[in-house]
Amino acid sequence: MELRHLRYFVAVGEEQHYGRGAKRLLVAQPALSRQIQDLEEEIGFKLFYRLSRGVKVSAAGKVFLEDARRVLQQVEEATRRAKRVASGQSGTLRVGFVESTLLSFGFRGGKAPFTTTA
Amino acid sequence: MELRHLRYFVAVGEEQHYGRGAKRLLVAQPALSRQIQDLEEEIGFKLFYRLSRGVKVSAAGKVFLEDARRVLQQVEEATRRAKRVASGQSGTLRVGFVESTLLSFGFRGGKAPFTTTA
DNA sequence: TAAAAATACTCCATAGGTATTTTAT
DNA sequence: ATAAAATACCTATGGAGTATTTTTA
Repeated sequence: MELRHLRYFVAVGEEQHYGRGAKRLLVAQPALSRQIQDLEEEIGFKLFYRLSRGVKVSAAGKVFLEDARRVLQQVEEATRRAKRVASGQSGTLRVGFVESTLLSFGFRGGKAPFTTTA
Repeated sequence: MELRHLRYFVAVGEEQHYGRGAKRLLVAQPALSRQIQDLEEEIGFKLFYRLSRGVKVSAAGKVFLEDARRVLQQVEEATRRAKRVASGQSGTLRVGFVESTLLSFGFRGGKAPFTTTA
């Protein structure tokens, strides 16, 4: 399973229609159809009932749909969080020190207290 | 970004070593190396410092690593949850009825009360 | 019968493999 | 000097497109 499967599933689930889902995702309808089939095969249950005017999300599909949305949101949030750390807006406090000061207070080798690496 | 990127990242992050990560994932080291590079390019920050004896997870990488693990776990949990619903072990209560009984109580066409579809 | 999903097939983008080079200590 | 990651290059799996058929109400 890949995030693609979840993104495709969410689109179809919300549109209740492969054609509209495909349009929204900027892919062709058969590509979407096959990815959903692959997903259904992997998880072992049907996500949709096929109707003459589109599809209807199954009971299990509804549960999976909520979780799929959450997973996709958390991937975005994870990226934002880590980005803030990377850009120094957030993260671990680093305590700086001047080596000579430690020496003047009697520190003599071994690992200096309160230092961080990386 | 795909789940593959997160799975690969977690493997390298935990092994602190591309070679061991690759072995664990059953892929070759260069394949792993390029996927991680693609991920770093997409998210816009470095996940690892390259050292002579392996790699070290960056500060932002540590934050991302925790979230990546959580996402992967939630994908698994989402599948299990929906599977339980699909197999009928959990989910919506369905109220069954016998049509002739409704008729004997005077129900005459239109939509039967308290029925569910799907 | 009409609207929409599924299939058939083809193509191509990219994940992955092997061989080699570069890098860091 | 050595261990390990990065690069180069090639292969092939599978994601995606077009055309068509099947299905459902």
